[in-house]
Amino acid sequence: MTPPNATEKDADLRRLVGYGIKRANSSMMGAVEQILGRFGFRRTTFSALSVIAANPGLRQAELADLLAIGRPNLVQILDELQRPGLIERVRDPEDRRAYMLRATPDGDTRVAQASAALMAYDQRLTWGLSAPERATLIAALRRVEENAAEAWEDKDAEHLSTS
Amino acid sequence: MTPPNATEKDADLRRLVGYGIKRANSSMMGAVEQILGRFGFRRTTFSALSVIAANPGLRQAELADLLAIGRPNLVQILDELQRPGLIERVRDPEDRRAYMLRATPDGDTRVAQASAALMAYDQRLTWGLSAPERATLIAALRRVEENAAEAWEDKDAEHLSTS
DNA sequence: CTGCAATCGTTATAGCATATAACCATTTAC
DNA sequence: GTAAATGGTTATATGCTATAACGATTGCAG
Repeated sequence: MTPPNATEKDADLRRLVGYGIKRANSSMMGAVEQILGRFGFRRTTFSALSVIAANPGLRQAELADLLAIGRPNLVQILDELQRPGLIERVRDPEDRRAYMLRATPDGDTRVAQASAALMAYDQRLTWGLSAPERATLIAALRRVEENAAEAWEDKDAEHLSTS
Repeated sequence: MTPPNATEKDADLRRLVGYGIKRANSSMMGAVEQILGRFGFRRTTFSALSVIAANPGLRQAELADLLAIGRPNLVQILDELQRPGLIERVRDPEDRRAYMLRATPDGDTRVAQASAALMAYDQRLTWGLSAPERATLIAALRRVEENAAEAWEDKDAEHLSTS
């Protein structure tokens, strides 16, 4: 593990978990786009198809919630998957407002291939961490996300207070 | 710690450390903008001023490297700090190409206040983690960032190979 | 000493992800 | 029967990041 170095020029920022997350996130963007680009994906289209492939019949509103993105922003993402025939939007006969989303066989194949490539890269990101340490990292990130969501809902709390 | 749940609809994505990082990052954006906004900062201007305040005399190219952002993108960030008098750009007499960056007293005060508020929120992000666990998380994120940088430089490696 | 490469900072531009407002069609609840 | 809620969409804006090109200045090799 790489311990923080208090003499670094950005030591004040490095004490923030949030900054570590932002830097780790930024550092992988280029590579992730490159890997996914080989399969015709962007990060958002890959994530969407990954969830759709695992959950046939999912609705757009459900998918937006799962991915934590706005429903208006999902429209073009799904257009970009539907156009090359990777997903279908099928009207729910029981609720004509909604679509049931489905990956096509080609979509299933394509996302499985991209997933394998991305997982290999993801393993590379954690060289030097044991499997339990990797699992702990994933769980800790999940905790941060949950805490952020709770904090957002508790707007009256001091750290987000506007008073 | 929140362990992964294999029956979740996005379980395939949740196995990726990268996805956990992206979600944790996204989840705090709104709150961070709101907190920093109270002090007249955005995320990028806050980070820049934080590093400048700790390192008087820093050059723009050095700052860009430290923050891992492009030098062209730094120009407007520094403009936005210089305009309200939070920093100064002073020509290096020994190299008239370069500026030496300095926080003004107002800049030092403003960034210290914002730092305190952001640290409080950052502590909230890690409720449920002990201090050693928080330190381990920061170190693990650093490792991920370093691995990503190494992988980017080793483009011939399989996981980023274009062959 | 000269010429060229490198460095520093800048301008211009483009793309992606995200946020917000408003709208229409349909369903649900009272 | 009516109004509120839901599902999806269109339109628009903002911030962050990436890239190309440029001018001024410095450093290095011959």
